[in-house]
Amino acid sequence: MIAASDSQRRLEGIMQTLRSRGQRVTPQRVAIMRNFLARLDHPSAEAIYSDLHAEYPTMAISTVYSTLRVLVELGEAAEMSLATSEARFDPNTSDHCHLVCLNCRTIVDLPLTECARARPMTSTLSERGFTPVRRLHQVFGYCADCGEA
Amino acid sequence: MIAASDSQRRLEGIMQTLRSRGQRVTPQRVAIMRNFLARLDHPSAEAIYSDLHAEYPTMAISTVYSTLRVLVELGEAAEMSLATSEARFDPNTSDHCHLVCLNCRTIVDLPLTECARARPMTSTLSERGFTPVRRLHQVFGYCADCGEA
DNA sequence: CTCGTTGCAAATCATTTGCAATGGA
DNA sequence: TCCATTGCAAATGATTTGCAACGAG
Repeated sequence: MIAASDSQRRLEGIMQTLRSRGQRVTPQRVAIMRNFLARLDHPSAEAIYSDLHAEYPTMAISTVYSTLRVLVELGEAAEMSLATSEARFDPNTSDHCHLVCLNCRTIVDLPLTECARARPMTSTLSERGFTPVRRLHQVFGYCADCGEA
Repeated sequence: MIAASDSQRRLEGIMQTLRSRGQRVTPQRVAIMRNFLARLDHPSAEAIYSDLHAEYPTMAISTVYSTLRVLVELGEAAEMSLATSEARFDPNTSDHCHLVCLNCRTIVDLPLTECARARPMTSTLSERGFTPVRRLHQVFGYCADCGEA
């Protein structure tokens, strides 16, 4: 169980980090971060935007996007999206995982044995009544050619 | 090593499946499928489109998209994209994996131990000179509420 | 007072769609 | 012939950007 005070404490830490970086802590940012950190789901920018619309009728969705980007940069949010803006298609339909370069967008296949061992999971999934269709395991990072930046 | 004849054989199988379903095997589809199946990378629709532009100057990119969708439906291509069209953000930055419902788009967290055990992988990655930044492990399927359709 | 941030609208960009013309089966 | 598919252009939808006004430090 996650106490509300936890996300409150986390929020305060983030605010402090922002100030120490010369970035500003505005009422909009606080509202967005508070809403986001208290959530147990995986919201879209739009979801947060609608949540806050009653309280902040003039808030722009671009502000939500930019605040979320700040959180991702600080490591306080994980973005669930492709590293690439466009869909990529894989002719190899066997179970394997991908190394995705954040710089040049090259995608390299890795046999599952070299990447992670999948548990049967069937028990966990059926317990939850979840019917799996396909998996996607991606490791984002920088390839040999692109180094670290 | 993958021989060209392999993807040729695969192509012929797909063409046969299409015909048996009353779907048509057009020159555009053959060209797109041949190009796609022979690839060792993970192309975008645009990449295939530019490849074929010289040979088929009037081919529309919407045709590439629709043919790729056919291949995905046949299980001959894996689409690397979010199940959701919009980005989702996760306030939980610890290592875990996601059950993503293809119908209602609900995303559920699963502790790594229940989903797959990650190998250290450090060796494999360093061998390849890959610097990992973050991982994403998603299982797409249908949640208990949405059943199988 | 400064300069990072906001709100708004317009711009982008990938992907989809509507529809008449085309051409596989 | 018939109807699935194509090409084209317009529509859509998520996200980004330009910029003047604003306001946190």
